[in-house]
Parts: sequence; structure tokens; C-alpha cells
Amino acid sequence: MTDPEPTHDIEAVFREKGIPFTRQRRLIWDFFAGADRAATITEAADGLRSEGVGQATVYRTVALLGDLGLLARVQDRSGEICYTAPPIGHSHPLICGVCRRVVRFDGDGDVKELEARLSAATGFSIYGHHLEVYGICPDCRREEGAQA
Amino acid sequence: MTDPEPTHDIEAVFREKGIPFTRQRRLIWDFFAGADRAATITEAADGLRSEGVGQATVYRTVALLGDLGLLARVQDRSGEICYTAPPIGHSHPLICGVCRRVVRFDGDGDVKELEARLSAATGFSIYGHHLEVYGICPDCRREEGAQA
DNA sequence: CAGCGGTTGAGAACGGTTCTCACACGTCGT
DNA sequence: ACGACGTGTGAGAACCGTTCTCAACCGCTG
Repeated sequence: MTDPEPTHDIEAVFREKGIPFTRQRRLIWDFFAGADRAATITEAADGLRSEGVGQATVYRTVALLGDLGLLARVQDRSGEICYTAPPIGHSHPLICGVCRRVVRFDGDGDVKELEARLSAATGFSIYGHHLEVYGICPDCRREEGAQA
Repeated sequence: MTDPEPTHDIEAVFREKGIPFTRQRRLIWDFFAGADRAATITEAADGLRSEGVGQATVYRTVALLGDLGLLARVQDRSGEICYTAPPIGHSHPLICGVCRRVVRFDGDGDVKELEARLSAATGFSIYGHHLEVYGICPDCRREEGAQA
């Protein structure tokens, strides 16, 4: 069941839910999914303006994709809110705080166990978690070292 | 070194850094530290207006406390941004998505190991992580069950 | 007690996000 | 094929949370 190229299934996800997958939505999705690093809404809007995509649509679509679990919100070292397209399924981002490059990893094994413990200890019914790891990627570290 | 009542050390934290601990800052700190659930900036500003604390000061102080690591940003199930005062030291919040009650736990054992693996695998130098667990507390679950 | 740096409050300014509304598009029924 | 309808879209206005400005204030220090 683990799809090697889940990105292409987006259209199927929309179809299943009966949500139209329009030209604009495809463009916005491609923008985030095609980037190897997290991007802000403003960047997406700027980048897609020439394609005739309005910023209201970018906001709406990012919210929609977020609801569908297709876009994760992260932030860079300066605190700026960015979005990054995860592959379908559950994974966590390792983000370079400088260039916002995102590497995804599966840390659920570690977290699931923790959640079970927490649930038992507190009586909470746990419905989710949010795990991001921040670091500086090798490239940026080299640059920071150089200019320091 | 583990302080049983670290909350009272806030003043010391400020003093050490040479930052004045003013009346307003104390009120704002008490507001968050005294609550057993996460609160929004607006709530704090509303609650402290009668004490003569301006909203600009609330914003400034929340940012300051955040920088000092004394306030953590979380969000409830509706996505609203809230702040919660962690005890000094590293811990993670388990948040009730409905009433925003916060239970803190130490999940670092689980994460540290993961970070080491990630660092080795990717070459990133890891400087931090963000882990929150979301659930519904027993009280809210009872209520949701009742009205459903 | 005067001087001085840092903090504060009120209100203005700013900017990101959402809303409004007319129009375009695609779908479905006829 | 055609027309009505529901939905999505773009431009711009409106909104609202956040930040900035600036004069007044406070608590130090000498």
C-alpha cells in the first residue's frame, strides 16, 4: 500500500472527495510539491500571479490542502510561516532554518509509543501530534561558517 | 538542579540577564503561568486591561518571554494561536484541543535518539525540535459524547 | 535631586488574511 | 446542443491582529 510516487495521487484524493481539481489548484499544488523547500503563501501568490492565479485563491487553496492533510505548516528560523507538501501518509519534516529545505522522515515509531504512555497517564484521547525538527543543512552550515 | 517550583525563578531569570522585571511583566507572566490552560494574547490583553496594561505591552512581553523560552506557542483544534508557560527547562505540551488545558511532559528521551539518527543520516546540525501532542481531555470528551 | 536609559500606553499605521460580489467555468438535465 | 445551476475564481475592499510612533513615565545612578 505504500505508494512510491504518492504526489501524483492528489487528483485522486480530490476526486474521491468530490472536490474539483481545477487548473489553479493544480498550479498551487505543483508550486509546493515541486519545491524541495518550504514556501510562504506570499511566495506562492507572487510566483503564480503571472499564471493568472489570484491571491485569494492561493489562500483558499492552501487552507483546503491543509485540511486534506496535503500541506504542512512549518516555520523557518526567523519565525516565518511556510508550507511544505508532504507525501501522502504520515511523516515529519526536518527543516533547515536558514534555507527552509525540507527533508521528510518517519518518526512515528518513536512518537506512537510516547502517545500510548501519555494517554494512559492522563486519560486524554490523543488525536494527533506535531513534530518538527530544526537544523541547519550542510550547505548552509558551510556558508555560515565561511562568513563568520 | 531540578527546581520543584521553577515558576518563582522568573524574576531571577530576568535579573541574571539584566532585564527589568516590571509590574506589567509580572502581571502578564502571572496571567499565563497562573492559568492551567493556554491563553491567547487577546485574552491576556483583555484580562489585564483593567490592571492598566496596554496591549502593545502584552505583545512586547509575550515576545520577550518567548525569546527567553518561558512561553511556548501552541494552537487549539480551531487553529487559534495560544501561549502557555512551561516550567523552566525543556518539556512538551499535551494540549486539549477543545478547552486548551495543557499537561506538560518530558519527551526528550524519545526525541534525542531520533535527532541523533537524523543528524547522522542527513548531515544537518540539529538545533531544536518542536513536539506537541493533541488530544481531548477526559472532561471535554465526556461533554462531546453527551451532546453528540 | 537632576539626568538618563529603558519601559509603557494610546493611537495610528501597517500588512497579512478574509470577505464580497460579479463573472467565468463545468456539469447536468432537458 | 442549449440553458440553468452550482461552484470556483479574481479584484478589490474590508477586517483585524500586530507593530510602530512618540510623548510621558519609572526606576535607577551619580
